[in-house]
Amino acid sequence: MKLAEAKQQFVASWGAFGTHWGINRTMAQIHALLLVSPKPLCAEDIMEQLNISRGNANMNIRELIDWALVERVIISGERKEFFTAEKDIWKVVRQIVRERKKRELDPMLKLLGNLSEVEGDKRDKEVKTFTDAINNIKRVGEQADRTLETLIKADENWFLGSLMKIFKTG
Amino acid sequence: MKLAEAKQQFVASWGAFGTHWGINRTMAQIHALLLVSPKPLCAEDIMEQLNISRGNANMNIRELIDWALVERVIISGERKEFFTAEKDIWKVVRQIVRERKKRELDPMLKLLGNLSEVEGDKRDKEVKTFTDAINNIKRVGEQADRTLETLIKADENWFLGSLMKIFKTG
DNA sequence: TTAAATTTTCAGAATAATTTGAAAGTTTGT
DNA sequence: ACAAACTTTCAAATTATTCTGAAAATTTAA
Repeated sequence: MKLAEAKQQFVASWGAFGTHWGINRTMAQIHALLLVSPKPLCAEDIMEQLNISRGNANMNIRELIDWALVERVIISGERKEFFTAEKDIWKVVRQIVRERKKRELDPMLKLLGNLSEVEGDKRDKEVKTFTDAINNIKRVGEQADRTLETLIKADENWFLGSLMKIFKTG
Repeated sequence: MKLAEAKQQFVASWGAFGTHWGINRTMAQIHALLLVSPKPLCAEDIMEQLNISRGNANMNIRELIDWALVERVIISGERKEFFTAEKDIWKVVRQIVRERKKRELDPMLKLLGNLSEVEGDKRDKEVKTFTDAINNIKRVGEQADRTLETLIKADENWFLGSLMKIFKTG
């Protein structure tokens, strides 16, 4: 397979992959494009390669910067901004986990905390089923929270090395 | 907080939560509703409680059954179908992980395998950056694959107990 | 076999998400 | 201060997704 074709397929697939995870297609495609670009790209480059408008490019680049997956690069002698993506995928994964945990898991756990305090007789089956369900979810959610917290702090060698062995023999 | 209010808030939040994960709102809400219902519900119950049409209810219930998160229940003396959700959240998590791994991670790893065989001179910076990116993603993806595979097979006690200690001292 | 009960389907309607493009805003060099 | 280069914004257009509701299909009881 030729490089150009492979790149194109990667960008398209990464975009499709993103949509399954609540990330919009273009944002994922821009990220993919930057991941496989040796040099930083400017807005025009991205607009051209993905066939998108200036506004769209701008908004999604902004969003990627907000997620700390992309950063601005100053190139001396150039007036416009260039962008580059973090190439260490392990860092990327940790960054995404960190952000999504903060934006989604943490608020959910907070809510579950409130909901577990529902009033009513525990011998009432309706009440019991509800509090049981909430407490169950809370318990698993809190464990996920701790696990992800550790994952965020872990370095890749530890993850790829020790964890694998532990899982195998655990 | 009263039970009815708490239920409503849970169903709504679970629905919103789902949308961040590529799951449609109604599907997540039906799941939430069944999670906190002591008795199986029929299509009518679900339509009523969520204010949705018969077609919508039917399609999303089907989808939940397809994901093996909900199952049909026969109630003797009743002609219509009833539905119930798996209440053990750990099982639910494993089931979702299993399905998403099969539907998303496995195909992605297959694609990365193909893409890593791109032709061209490795001293060409364009080629090198591409293959490096692909191989990096593949490596992390394969580790995630093994980890999730183990998680799918693990039982909850192991997850809540051993893993936590391992993570803490790892 | 018949018909009532129930489920399924799917074209069209409604809603939501994304994208465009041009105008407004900002920055930079002179 | 000026204007060219560049970035940002956002109303309107487009596209994608979800939902409805009524008709068709299926199942069940007698």
